[in-house]
Amino acid sequence: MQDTLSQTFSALADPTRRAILARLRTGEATVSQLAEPFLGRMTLPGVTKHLKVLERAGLVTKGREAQWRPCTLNAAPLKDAAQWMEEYRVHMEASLDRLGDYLKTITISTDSTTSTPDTTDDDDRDA
Amino acid sequence: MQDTLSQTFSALADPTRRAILARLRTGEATVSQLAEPFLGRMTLPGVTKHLKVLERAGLVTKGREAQWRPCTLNAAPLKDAAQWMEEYRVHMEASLDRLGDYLKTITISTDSTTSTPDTTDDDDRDA
DNA sequence: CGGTTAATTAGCTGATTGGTATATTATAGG
DNA sequence: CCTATAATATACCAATCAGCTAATTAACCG
Repeated sequence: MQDTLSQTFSALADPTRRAILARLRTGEATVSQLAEPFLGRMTLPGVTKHLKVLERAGLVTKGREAQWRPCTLNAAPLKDAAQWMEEYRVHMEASLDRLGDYLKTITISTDSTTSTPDTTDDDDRDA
Repeated sequence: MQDTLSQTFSALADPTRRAILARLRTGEATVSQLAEPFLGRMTLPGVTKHLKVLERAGLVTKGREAQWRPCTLNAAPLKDAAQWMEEYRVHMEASLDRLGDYLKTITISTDSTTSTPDTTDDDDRDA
């Protein structure tokens, strides 16, 4: 069994699963309802499997109502993932700056030291 | 070949790879330097493989300096991932609010540090 | 009861992943 | 040239993943 963060990222690493989550953002839905947009590409058991991955990751909760299983979104695990990413926010912007610098000037050579302090957005991490 | 976002999330879904990225946040490093903390658990080719995953995801760029391959972090792909998550921010907080409600029902005292949740009333979120 | 609908389980496949050991390439330098 | 170092390539293995079909469970309803 992997760590929680890996499980979360792993669950997100599939377009079908992300689409399911997006659908659940608009509200509860049964398995069949969730599967409907994919039934041209994939069978119902396939969707069930994806749902199980999401369930194991804690991103989806399956209820029980007669023969239906109303699924609801639980975004709590995303909080940890977002927090992990937050640490890289400054680097995201730095990467874009570096690309911009490359496109603008190729004159300056070998500045191996960290050389982009000016565009660092003062964005703190919220706990 | 998967879409970019899946590739990014997939690359992040491994603690070794995340540790490599964390190490690269502190600056450039060669493959051996990156591998050093893991050599008790895994061999050098193993680390090379992880690096290749990160490289394919565009998160790491390998340079060339004599027989060394200085690796640098490129957080740009994280931007898309963060943007995707941003859509769920309100849902994350909704989840936490639900948790907050739970905490409010059991912590009335002002000194919050000593009031641990009652273990008999365990928070079994789902089975 | 029997039939229908909702969903899961089981069993099978092929592809991918994560790891290994070993061999190979490439470069530095005595 | 020879050797040591850095890193990758190759080949192999076990485990997991994503998908299918077919069978099964579970609940409702006529």
